Amino acid sequence: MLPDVTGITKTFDYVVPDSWSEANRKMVQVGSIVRFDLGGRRLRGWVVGCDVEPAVGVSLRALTKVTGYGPSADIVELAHWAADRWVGHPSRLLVAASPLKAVTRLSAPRPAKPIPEQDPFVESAFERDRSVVQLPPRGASLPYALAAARRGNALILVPSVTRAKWLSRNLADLGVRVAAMPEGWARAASGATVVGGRAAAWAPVNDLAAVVVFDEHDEVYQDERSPTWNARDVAQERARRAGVPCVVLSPNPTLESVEWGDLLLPERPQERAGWPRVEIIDRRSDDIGRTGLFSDTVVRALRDTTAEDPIVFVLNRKGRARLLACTSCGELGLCDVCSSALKQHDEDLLECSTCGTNRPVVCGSCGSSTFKRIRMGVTRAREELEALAGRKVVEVSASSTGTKKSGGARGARKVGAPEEIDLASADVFVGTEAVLHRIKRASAVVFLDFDQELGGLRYRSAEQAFGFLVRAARLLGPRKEGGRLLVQTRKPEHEVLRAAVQSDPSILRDAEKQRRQELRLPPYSAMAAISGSVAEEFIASLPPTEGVMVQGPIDERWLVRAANHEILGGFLRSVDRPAGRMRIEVDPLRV
DNA sequence: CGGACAAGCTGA
DNA sequence: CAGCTTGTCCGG
Repeated sequence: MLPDVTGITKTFDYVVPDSWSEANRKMVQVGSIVRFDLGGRRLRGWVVGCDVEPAVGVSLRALTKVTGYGPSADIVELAHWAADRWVGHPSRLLVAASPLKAVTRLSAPRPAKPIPEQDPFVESAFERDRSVVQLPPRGASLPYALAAARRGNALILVPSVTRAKWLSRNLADLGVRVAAMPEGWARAASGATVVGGRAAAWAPVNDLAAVVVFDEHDEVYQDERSPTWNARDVAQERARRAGVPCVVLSPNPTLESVEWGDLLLPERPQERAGWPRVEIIDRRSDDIGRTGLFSDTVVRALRDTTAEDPIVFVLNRKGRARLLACTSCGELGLCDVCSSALKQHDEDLLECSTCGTNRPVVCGSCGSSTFKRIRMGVTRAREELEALAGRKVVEVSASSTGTKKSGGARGARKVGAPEEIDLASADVFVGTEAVLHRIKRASAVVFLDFDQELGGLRYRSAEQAFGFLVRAARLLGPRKEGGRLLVQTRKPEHEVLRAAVQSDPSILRDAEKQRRQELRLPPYSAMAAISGSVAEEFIASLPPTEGVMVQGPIDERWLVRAANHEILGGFLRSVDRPAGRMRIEVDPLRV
């Protein structure tokens, strides 16, 4: 028995009472969910072994109840693999693999209806073990789902609930027996093609025939809680163990996946057609003091009201972020290293709040030494846009339109997709990137200050910045729909922007690959971030090991780097965790 | 995790 | 030395 209690990592032996009915006795198998008394408490847990030789000198107690079916033995094994891979405890993973409500009966599998063969390019992805398909932003996903389901019961992962619903409905309409996770656990266990989000990577699938992961680059596939497992990686391992093809798709395949499988590229004209037109507005020569955030091109786009769909403005600064501007020439006080806003630290020093770089109070453009404070965040941008456009402009934030309150009961997490905004409420919207998640269609998307994205210090910022462009491209649709993606920047030659302009993610990937290899960053190494009150003690207790590097603390976090995950995991498990709070984040997203 | 129990500290 | 806090161990 493995108890479903954080903090108990041991397994315990119990006997199945003779008094139980034959049916209940049979339900006790590896993965089943049972109840039992341990240390004065009645707990829930999973069977992780049957007919085991009990440890000597202990008197066995009996199980109190069998709750129902749980993950199959191979999923229990997979959970142990993942617990190892992400240096955590298997119980969190078994929770993800278990049904929401007790399942005590499984119906017999039904014969599947035949599904027609798909396009040869699509089918070719399933004819190899590991495929990575680079698909344009609005590339058709249904053919891939059908090609998978054609082979039998497939496991299909999507990043959002909305897409899961859409896909389940479409597959069901075409005669595929579908189980939507998490509610469809029992249906999945009795045989169906499974569609779901992150947790569906653990869904029961009878006779798994193929695995598909849509938008494999999406960070929602990684659990924020420890262990920080990634559904794409779990799905890939699951397919490998089952010996079935695994196809992952993305407009911007990660280097992790490219190193894992065979990259299949669409024909260039087809890929180009799938992207909207991307226009770069080079702001290096603009008179920022006069025009502020809005170049002439952007103002013209704003005043062009012929389009049916709204214009969306993206600015990655909340509220009224403070900026410094030169009093004589208007040049903004931006960090030379990361382009973040500088703050006036004291009489004669400008300091970057993001990366800590500082420089004297001298304008980089005209040499003046006086700066004024200007405020330009989403709130101010909205006011200015309204004045420029002469019509209503709506500010959109991550969780509200300004009318609804966010938050809720005890530390509520963000669950599922944020609400969609009613497009009829205005035809100009402005917000942080969250706006891209909440608006379905647009005639133009304008990134007011893309250097904010490009300048990030995280090793994945380039990939994330490109991700925002992909998301914008999805609101706009393919080239023939005429949508415009406008990007204001002072780094027009950056490979993220070159890749977008040419509709060719390979440009970014090649640059990124070289950089990551040179700097030994993932996927060419493995990393973990350790934090929490006993992290220091834990780090101190780890023996110096060849090929493992410990850096920190940086913001009370230590970074552990190793050549690969085996070495990293072995190192982090080489000593016991001290009692107390500590978080081990393998594959940290923010470094 | 949560209960049991032991060791350590305090005040009368 | 009762009464309380703090720490460590263990559960089948």
